[in-house]
Amino acid sequence: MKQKNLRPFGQQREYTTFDTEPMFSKATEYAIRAVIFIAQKSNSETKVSLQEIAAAIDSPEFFTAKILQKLSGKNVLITSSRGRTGGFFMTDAAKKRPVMSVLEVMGEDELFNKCVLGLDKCSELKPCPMHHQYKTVKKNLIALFERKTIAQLAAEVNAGNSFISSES
Amino acid sequence: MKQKNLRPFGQQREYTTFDTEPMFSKATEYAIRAVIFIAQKSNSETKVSLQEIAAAIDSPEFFTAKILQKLSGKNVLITSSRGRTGGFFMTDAAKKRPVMSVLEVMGEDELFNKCVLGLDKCSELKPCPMHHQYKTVKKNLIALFERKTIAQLAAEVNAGNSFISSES
DNA sequence: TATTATTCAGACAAACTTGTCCGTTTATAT
DNA sequence: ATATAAACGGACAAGTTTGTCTGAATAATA
Repeated sequence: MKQKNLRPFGQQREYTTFDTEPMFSKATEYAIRAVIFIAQKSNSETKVSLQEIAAAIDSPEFFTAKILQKLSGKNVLITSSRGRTGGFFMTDAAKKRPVMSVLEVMGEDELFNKCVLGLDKCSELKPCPMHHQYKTVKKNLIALFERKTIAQLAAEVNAGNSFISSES
Repeated sequence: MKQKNLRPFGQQREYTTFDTEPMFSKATEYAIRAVIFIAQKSNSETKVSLQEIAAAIDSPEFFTAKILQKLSGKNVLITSSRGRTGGFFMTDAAKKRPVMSVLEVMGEDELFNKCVLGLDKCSELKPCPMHHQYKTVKKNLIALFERKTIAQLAAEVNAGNSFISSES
């Protein structure tokens, strides 16, 4: 039962809007939320389906499918199986991986290497004027995503202390 | 002397690339660099032209023009004057404003209010599993951009301690 | 064996960002 | 006055991200 265009695209905005960006791309946001849900609900025997995942994290189903394909790429984060009782699951080892490993698969860990002013040549020797101060904040960000494991986040959600859906 | 397509567009990439995002949009990166340069080189009597700015910060000229229009919108950050000896300049008061004011004009200050996992309803009462830890990092980011003034960054560049161009 | 339920793979479409161009307006300089 | 040199404003083009759809492959079940 595939959903049929339930969410029409919004109105186009003016040219000069330059709208705000979140920290990560939508794809990465969905990826993290999906991985948390899969960690929560699956193990080597119990799988979860694309539809369950998309419903649980309130994400567009087909787009989420693409992301899950990417995440299951090297079978290091999530594992997929096809066919009638197919679905996605995570091993205990995978659940213990840091959130950073999701960012890496999504190719978004480079965020932490880039110059905040967009200079290709920005470095310790030839820094942009924000470089040194920004470095500290960047280290905190990296530490945060390196330290937190997927299992830890899943446990919080399991305990009812936090949430991974936009739904009320 | 308008530059003619010196920088052809790159090759198209595969669909599933999900490329990495920097902290800010290109527009905002150029905006910050432009404002630093204008602070450096201008005052109420001495103006700088679009061409000088784009050359100095190594940014696409016409795109930069759009950004400067936006920045001069309320005449609170940069001021523009038309005609033969026209150009852009900043007052001393404007130079003392924090970098955050540039982000505000570019509409990118919302970055600091958004949930890192993209949840609309994420809040203290109903947090996402990264919420509390991420809050601390966010505060550091906000503090950084609130504390640093445009004049401070311009002074660093003036002193030759840092740079705002990608050119070697 | 046929049906069913799942992921997979690719094409496509919509929206947004980035970048380019051109004609107009404005003010100075000749 | 006229030419010149600058910003302004709108249209347009290229590229990326987000989202949708359809058919194929796969594996279990009836």
